[in-house]
Amino acid sequence: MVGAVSDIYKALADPTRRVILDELVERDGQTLFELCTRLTMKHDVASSRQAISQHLDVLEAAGLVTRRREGRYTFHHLDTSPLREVATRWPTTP
Amino acid sequence: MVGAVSDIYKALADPTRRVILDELVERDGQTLFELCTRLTMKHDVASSRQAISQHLDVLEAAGLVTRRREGRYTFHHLDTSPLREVATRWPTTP
DNA sequence: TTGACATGCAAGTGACCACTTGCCTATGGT
DNA sequence: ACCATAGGCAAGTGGTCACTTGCATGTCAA
Repeated sequence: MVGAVSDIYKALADPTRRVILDELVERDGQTLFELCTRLTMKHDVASSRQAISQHLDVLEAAGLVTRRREGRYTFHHLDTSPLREVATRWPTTP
Repeated sequence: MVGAVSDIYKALADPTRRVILDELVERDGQTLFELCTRLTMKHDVASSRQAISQHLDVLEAAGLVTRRREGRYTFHHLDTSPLREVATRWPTTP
């Protein structure tokens, strides 16, 4: 089930979720704990594990993040293709 | 005063505001009443005048809309340049 | 000037959102 | 088997947001 268009903008509305996308650009396929520690260390984000997990739920609903379960680890992968709608909806003269 | 980066994403989070941007792309420099009627007619948006006005406040704070007062009319103009941050922040392979 | 028109301002309300809290499931090492 | 690790599920809470309501301001035409 792919996310609706509205879910993309809703996902981008939160600053913590935008930093998560930044972090996944820098290093794709991180686990939840990896993301938590790296967000705290490098991006000064002080959010709990559950908070980050719920943010990842929103990002997954928007189609921006896919989850891959492997043993007791869940790896998170970035998919920026839904962002093309944002980039092309309104004309920006480059 | 130019809006913060976070204001751009907040402005795009609401579907009515996104339709307002669509409408201003189609016809720039509209008044509040023009926007209200055209949003109702063409985009099936049923929002009051005050609601639209407040949406325009948010868009103005994000730097996406500028206001030009002339007599008793206030014309609204679109500025898509803040959207470049959204288009370039995360890499999208075209 | 008088009244209709176009808009602005501000307090109040209901819904949604981010976050917490507490508990549960499952995997893997020793 | 035991226990620590990695993660999931769900109810509750405070704050923010969109919208309404009511009134005020300013502009133009007759």
